Amino acid sequence: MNPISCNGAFNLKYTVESGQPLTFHSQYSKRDNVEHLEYVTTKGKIEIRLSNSRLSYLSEGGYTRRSAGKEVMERFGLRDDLQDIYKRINTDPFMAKAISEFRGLRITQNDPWETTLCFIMSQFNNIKRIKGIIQRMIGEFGYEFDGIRLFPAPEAIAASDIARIRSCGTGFRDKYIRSAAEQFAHSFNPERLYGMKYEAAKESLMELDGIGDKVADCILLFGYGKKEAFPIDVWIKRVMERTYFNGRKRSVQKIHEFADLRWPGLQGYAQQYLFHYARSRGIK
DNA sequence: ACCCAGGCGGGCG
DNA sequence: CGCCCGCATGGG
Repeated sequence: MNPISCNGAFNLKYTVESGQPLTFHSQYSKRDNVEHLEYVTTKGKIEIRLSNSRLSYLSEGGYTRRSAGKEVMERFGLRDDLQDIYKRINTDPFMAKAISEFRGLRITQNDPWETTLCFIMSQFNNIKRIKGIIQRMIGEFGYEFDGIRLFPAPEAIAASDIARIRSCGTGFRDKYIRSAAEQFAHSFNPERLYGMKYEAAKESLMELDGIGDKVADCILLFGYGKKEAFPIDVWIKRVMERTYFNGRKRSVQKIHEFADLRWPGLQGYAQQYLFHYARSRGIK
């Protein structure tokens, strides 16, 4: 195993069980105080080990030791300075509790296409079921390489008929998935969004069929590392109204405006801590 | 048997 | 613009 270091606290369990894209195609286990994770990407397979705060990795498939190290650093946001982030988002007692409860939770940075597929799947769905669908899509459309079934490329799904996509259990999302796959394979250039500002990149994503305000923010946050993105789902809407608006209903637009003012540049980190805190407490 | 889950698009007033 | 509705599927 190759050692790797990170900038401050890192809690693998919170990060992996948090419903970020990694959740949908990785396997986490812990025994004898050793944590273990493996996942497939569009290039190969990565294994992570965490023991006594020592992090290490192994890779198979199309990775070199060096490129796998880069994959792990970037995937788990290990360059993010969590101490500084906590200082900047810790604006009130509620956030303070959320941070103290989930210290070490990091925002992962995933492949844009992989993130798009996972979050189109998330609409009107639940995390457990999303995971099953993604596993089946890897089985059905994943490319076999070195004995590893890799995460499906958009081309493989773009070339499929709708019924085969639906056979993975996607339900009504089948048409959105194929449409997005076609665009990623042909017309839509995902690389272009890295260099774009948050607002423009969001507009561009929302032109795709099946991608609205929330899914676009998820793709920008988890796929492009744009930390200004603040995905507003039912949990965030409820906890924000309850915590910052005296329990009164607010439009998604108003909530965005509030988050932008309160946690400028780090809305996404604030969102993750609020989200997991709200869910763990069952705040409704 | 029910109920609901990390939304979205389309139709309506 | 804001609201309301239907939508596939399967686990609790």
